[in-house]
Amino acid sequence: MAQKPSIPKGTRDFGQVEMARRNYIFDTIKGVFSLYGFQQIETPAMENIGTLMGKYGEEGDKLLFRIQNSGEKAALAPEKGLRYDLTVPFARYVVQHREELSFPFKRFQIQPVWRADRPQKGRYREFYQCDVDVIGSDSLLGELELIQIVEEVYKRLGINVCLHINNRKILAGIAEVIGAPDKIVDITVAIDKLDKIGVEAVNAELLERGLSEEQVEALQPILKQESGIRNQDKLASLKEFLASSETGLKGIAEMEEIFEELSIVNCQLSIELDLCLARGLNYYTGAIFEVKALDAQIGSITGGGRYDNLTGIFGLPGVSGVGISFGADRIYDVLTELDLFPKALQSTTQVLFATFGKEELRYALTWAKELRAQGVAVEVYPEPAKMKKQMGYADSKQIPFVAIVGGDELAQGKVMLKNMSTGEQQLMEFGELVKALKS
RNA sequence: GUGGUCAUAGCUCAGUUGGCAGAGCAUCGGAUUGUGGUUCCGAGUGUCGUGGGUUCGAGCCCCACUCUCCACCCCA
Repeated sequence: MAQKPSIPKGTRDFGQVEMARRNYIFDTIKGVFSLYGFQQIETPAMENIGTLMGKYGEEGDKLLFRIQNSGEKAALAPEKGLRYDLTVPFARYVVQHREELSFPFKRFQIQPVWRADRPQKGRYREFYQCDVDVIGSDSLLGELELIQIVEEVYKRLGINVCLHINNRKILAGIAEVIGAPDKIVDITVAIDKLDKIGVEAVNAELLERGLSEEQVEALQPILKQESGIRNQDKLASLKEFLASSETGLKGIAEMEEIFEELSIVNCQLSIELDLCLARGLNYYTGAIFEVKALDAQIGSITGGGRYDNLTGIFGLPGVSGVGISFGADRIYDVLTELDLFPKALQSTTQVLFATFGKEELRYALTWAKELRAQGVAVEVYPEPAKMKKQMGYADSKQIPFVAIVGGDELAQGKVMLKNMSTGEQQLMEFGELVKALKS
């Protein structure tokens, strides 16, 4: 072998086993989305660079993959870039197709996105997002449905999770109350790291980001709120804290309504009002959520929130939406770590025809065609190789049955069906074969 | 973008102070010309990540680049 080929940094090949498992995740998620009337769309891998730039903050712009122009324009600045997430292209889609859509518009989208990040475990330069959004309605039922979807998806996948929920209006209220409304971004970025770096470090970072000693001190009740407290009690004490902030009280009212709706539908999901949850993206304006796997240490596996004006940047103001994104790659890692993938995801082939000669091979072809017409997945070993080899192939692909065709079978118009797990075999004609394979 | 780390057969990895490139697993062939998963026998494979340097001699030492993984930044 000469020079070995390779793939770009932070990208991956997916083999047969991996794809079977990935499709299991995608199919599970899609199945739940459909139950709520969400329909699938796709958008191009590349967008015009102007669509992407400035939407993800300074950091985001740096992580955008830009596509070099080709031909005569090669020396000019890039005019296209690879999509960085699915939400911004979705906003573009909604604005562009607004006349064709009926609102509220419920869509889901499962596609790869690209970030020029430095890869490490669980972080890639190409990875998949499964986004589900409802846009064009202020109703908090949107939040409710998404939470129900989270509940159902993880129930089906068998992963124990906790949904952390917060509200940007509450965060804004807190910033207002401590007299630093312009510092909301700095506050959220710092606060978000609480369970990672601890109270002391967060306080230090807050000071570094320009808050005064008094302001940091005023934040302490929020930072030190214990996780054992009931969500309702947290809201009650917050109400006092935020009494002077109209925005903050509105956030609380929203949360109260969401919790009320959740109890109406008897939601069993473990949900925690987490005032330290901030999430990076700045377009969120209302509820924000993040889902963490309880039995695996991998960070968040799903996240999202309400955004009131995402389409505004594309010239369509006043359209509110709410959405979440399932991190398929991380869900994959969690299922692997906890050994939760169903065992029988592999082999789709039910039966392999193994033959001894050209005539038998042709005979097998006609049987295979008939079987496929009956809905049975069939393979015919492409040459009359040694039986050992043909059996070995079936074995390595875990094909449960092998239909052996030799001179005797040919003469009798039958096949010898071998059960690969018990080793038993039996001579049978077509009708019996169909019956045996479909049972 | 900053700091560190890794790379040897298809895979997982040994390789001593610089002196002929190794093992297990997998693969292929045979034992067995109509029977796999177990057993036995046999076989093959390497630009030692890439390019340069030091040396009589480099998998090993030096420099650069690429890739892996990790901690920041940020994020799914």
